[in-house]
Amino acid sequence: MDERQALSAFSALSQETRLSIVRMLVVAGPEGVPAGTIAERMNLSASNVSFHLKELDRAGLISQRRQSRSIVYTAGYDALAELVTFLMEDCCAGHPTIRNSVDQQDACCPTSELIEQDDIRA
Amino acid sequence: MDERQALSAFSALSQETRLSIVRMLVVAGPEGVPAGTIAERMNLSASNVSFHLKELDRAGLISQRRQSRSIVYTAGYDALAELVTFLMEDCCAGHPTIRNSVDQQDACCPTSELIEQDDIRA
DNA sequence: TCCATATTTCAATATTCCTTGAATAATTGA
DNA sequence: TCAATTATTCAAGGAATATTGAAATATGGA
Repeated sequence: MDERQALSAFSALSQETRLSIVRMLVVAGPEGVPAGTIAERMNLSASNVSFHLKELDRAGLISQRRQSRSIVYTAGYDALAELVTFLMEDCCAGHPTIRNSVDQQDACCPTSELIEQDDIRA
Repeated sequence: MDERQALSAFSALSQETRLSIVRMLVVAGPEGVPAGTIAERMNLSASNVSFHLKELDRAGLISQRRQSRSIVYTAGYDALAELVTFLMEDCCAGHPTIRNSVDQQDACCPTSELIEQDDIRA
């Protein structure tokens, strides 16, 4: 994932409705959720949801399939994972040891890639 | 990090100039970069860069300190790491095994948290 | 103190994005 | 084929964001 794609993904996720939709789809799993159900659950108009779904699709964060009359949307786990990777790379760029001071969750950089003492001169 | 904070972070990162600034600061490390230097390197007006820096600061993605006449900005590694964690949680929510099919980089979910066979019915 | 430097703030404009409701398209069952 | 269901597209208006240049603020040195 390059900066351009990441920008597109961040833009898509930077809107309340869209972030909620993505989270709903992630929780729903590969089964997905039809557009109408999304609108219903979120109390939004069909056209508004459609607008945001298109935006998410453009960013490659979701995919869709027709199932009878409904169009069922699913989270794009691949794209989300790539975004995580992009962020991690950024987070670690040139300064792998920084991660250690970050938090207790090993959120940034796999431990195996850490360098013992990366002397950073301030 | 809750959805609200994540939204704020995504918004901040969803703008070309700001994403570039963050990446520049990450690469620069804890030493940071003065506002003027950022503007210079990116060929942008001082006021424009200032506007975007304020936005990034509001989202908690950078921090600043005065150093003589300059104001030096640094990447907020903590916040970036938290955003990674937020994304990972989303990515894995309720469907830990999905990660395996994602990519070769173990981007999503620590391996230790994987469940052997999480039967997902489509 | 006065001037130069470094940056921010402000106001105005331009641009982009979101929401709404009406119209259009696709699918299924009677 | 007709009507009902499900969704998308379109155009218009409103809201939020970005850019610009000028003015204001803070710092440090002569």
